[in-house]
Formats: sequence, C-alpha cells, structure tokens
Amino acid sequence: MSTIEIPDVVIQRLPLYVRVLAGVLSQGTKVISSKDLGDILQITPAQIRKDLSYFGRFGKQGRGYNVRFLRDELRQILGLDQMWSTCLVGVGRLGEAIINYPGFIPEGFNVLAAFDSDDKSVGRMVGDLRVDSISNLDEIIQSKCIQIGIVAVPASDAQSVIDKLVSSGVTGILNYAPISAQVPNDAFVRNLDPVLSLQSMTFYLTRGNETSIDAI
Amino acid sequence: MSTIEIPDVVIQRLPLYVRVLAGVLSQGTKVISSKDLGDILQITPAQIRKDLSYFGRFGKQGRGYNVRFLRDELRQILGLDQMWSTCLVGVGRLGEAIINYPGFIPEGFNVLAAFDSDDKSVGRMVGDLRVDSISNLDEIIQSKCIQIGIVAVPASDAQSVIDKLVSSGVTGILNYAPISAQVPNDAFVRNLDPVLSLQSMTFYLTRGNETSIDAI
DNA sequence: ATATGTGAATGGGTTCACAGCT
DNA sequence: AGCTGTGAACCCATTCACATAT
Repeated sequence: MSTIEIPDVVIQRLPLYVRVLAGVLSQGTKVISSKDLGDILQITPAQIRKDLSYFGRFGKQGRGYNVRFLRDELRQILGLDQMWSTCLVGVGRLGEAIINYPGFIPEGFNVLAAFDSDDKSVGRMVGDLRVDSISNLDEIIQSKCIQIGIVAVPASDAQSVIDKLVSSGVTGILNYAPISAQVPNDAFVRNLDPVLSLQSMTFYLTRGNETSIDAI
Repeated sequence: MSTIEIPDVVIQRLPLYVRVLAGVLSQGTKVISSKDLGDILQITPAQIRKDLSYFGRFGKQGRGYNVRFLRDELRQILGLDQMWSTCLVGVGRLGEAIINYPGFIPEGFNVLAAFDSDDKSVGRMVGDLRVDSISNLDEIIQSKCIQIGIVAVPASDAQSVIDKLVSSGVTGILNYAPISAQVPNDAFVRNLDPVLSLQSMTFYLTRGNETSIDAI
C-alpha cells in the first residue's frame, strides 16, 4: 500500500463506472471488458484500466471484469457501502425538489433534516420532513450525526450557511448556490451551478461547431 | 489570430472571472490585479493571466485590469452579450424550481417554453409559462428560436428527450438527468448530477482529510 | 515599484504498447 | 486469441521567471 496521490478526475469517474455497471448488471450482463465499458461512457479502454489500477487488480486477463464484483469493489472504495446522512438548508422551490428527489435514497443518501431561516417556513412539512429553524442547526446536526450539508439558499446567504454547517461538524458540502465557497481544507465542496454551466456552453454555441467538448 | 485550441477548463473558468468582476465592480472597484482576482477565486495569478492571454491583452502592466472592461470583454467572448432562448423539458418539482429560478434572466438566459409528457400537466401555468405537450416541441422550438434545452425529466426519458431537442435544432443541452447523454458532435451537453457529485465526495469523506480537493 | 504577458520548464493525466495471464 | 495491468511515452495544463510596460 503506497501513498500515490490519486487524481480527483479519476475519483470523479468512478461513480460513472458504478452507474454503468449497475445498469448492465440489471440487464443480466455478468462480465464486461474495458472496451465495452468505454464504448458506453465514451472513455478509452486504457483510461478505464488505468483508473482501476490505482485501486487494485479487478479483472481477469483474456476475459474482462466481473460486473457485480467490480461494482461492489468500486462502491466500497467510494464509501457507498454505507448510508450517508445529509441535511438540506434552504427550503425554497429547489429545496423542496431536493427533499422529494427519489434518486438519493437508492444511492444511500438520506436527507434527514431541513432548515430554513424564514420563520414562516419553519414547522411546515415538506415530504416527510418538518422544516427546522437554522438556529437549531448545530444541535440537530450533532444529534442526527449528519455528515453532508446540501445548500440551496440564495447566494447572499450561502457562505454563512456553509460556515455554520462546517463549524457544526459537517465535512461535505453540496452547494447549489452561485458562489465560490470557502471551506477549511478538512472539508470538501462540490458545486452545482447551472448558470456557470450555461455560461461556458455558450462559448461553443456562438462558434458553431468543430470545437467538440466532452460531456462530463 | 490563430487556431490554437483553447482548453475547455479555461473556458469553464471564464464565467467565474465574469462573476467576480461583476461583484467587485458593484462594490466600486475600478481596477484589479490578477493576484487579487486569484485570491478571491483561489486560483494562481499566473493561471489567470495565462487564461486571459488566449484571448488578448486586457491588462495594463504595473496597474492591473480595468474591471468593467475585462468583464465586458469576457462576456463578449463567452457570448453573454446577447439573450439566450431556452426551453425546459420536464415540469416536475425540479422543473418548477428551474422555471422560477431568478438567477437566469439577469445572466441572459430566458426560459421561453416548458414541456411535459404528462397530459395532466399540459395546459397548467408554471410561473409565466403554460406547459406545452412534448408533441409540440419541434414546432415551438422553431417558432421561438430556442437554442438551449434544459432537461429535467427522469433518467429513463432523458436520452429520447435530448434526441428530440437536438433534432429540432437545439445545440446546447443542460442535462439534470442522471445519464451519460449521447449527442452528435455539433451539439454540446453540460451535466448537473447531484448524485455523481455526492458519490465522488464520499471518497474523501471516508478518508478523513489530508487529500484536499479543489472546489470548482 | 508594480503588475502584465509569455516563452520555457515543470507537473500531471492520458494514451501507447506490450508482457503476462486465461 | 483476447483482454488485463502497467511502465514508458506523450500530450496538455499549470507554474515559473523574466522581459516589458507604466
């Protein structure tokens, strides 16, 4: 076991592999080659083999990868063999959509609490959750052992919300707000910003085609 | 003027620069150095200067960059000096949140039509929009000159929706569905997938800290 | 003095190509 | 024969460092 630094791009591809493996498994495919996996994801076979080689030797030469085994190994590497407890901050329309999104639970992400700064929203039921006041954030995060905070508040509030989450012990932030969040480096942020995505896409749209870009 | 291929990572950073420049401008800052810009975004000054040098010489040696001028130049480079017409497909909770999101219009993105495959949803008003049937998609996209499609349908429907959008002439897709979408290479996709973001973050959360990752 | 713009150097991720296993 | 695993080669992005301008 060595301390080779694994590139973040590699880490970001692993969930894609997990997703495709789960898909082909449900279609009854037992074994898959790096080439077939790559064809589905539009990634070179060499890339896939190299990515996997950071973590071990999962394949059989001459045959390929056992789909179920590789999926399970990757899930374990990513920490997806456990449930993750999350909370939502900001119960606007986006927040409601997040709470009711059916895609989180099957992947092991549970939204266990919802907070809003607006007193009119507090107490209201959204999905299965009662909206709590942000003033109870620290207490509830600790009592429910929440590990991940999902931030869906306006840009102006986002940094202070993230600060509160981090100081309550949350180390993972999924940030929907259009800001460049600052966190201590024992915490991690992933941003989902539709405006940034659109604004970088329009560069290519203004220039017709030719400049093919990769759909991550 | 040459045909140096500009890396997509560079293109993706430009909107960040625009955002920060607009922010400091509204606070009255007239001139900014690459160092100050970099401090805000946690990007090295050299990176910023190199990025900008792909497109021209916007700064003054010894002084820095005129904030308003640089913002305007970058907006023009990105094609943000025009309005963009978009449509939404999939008027579920997420779709409603997207339609009502106040962050698009000030950045020049207008959602001009909304489509849903569910007949019970068609005809309903969401925000200012009347939900249309997907069977009218082609006609309305052409009549409203829609350039970008925002896809907020379940995974199972997403690829066929994207196919319809592309064949109606849309060349930009903002995809919220958890699939690896396939498009012809005169079209562009940007994905927003909260599950993938979470699943790559948990890798780091399971390992405590040390492995600092960059918040894009 | 101070900060840009840019070739050169460095570093890091991807692809190649082949040994080795089935 | 077919496909993995991996060092080496390659390529691309970042950083350095300095000439240049104010």
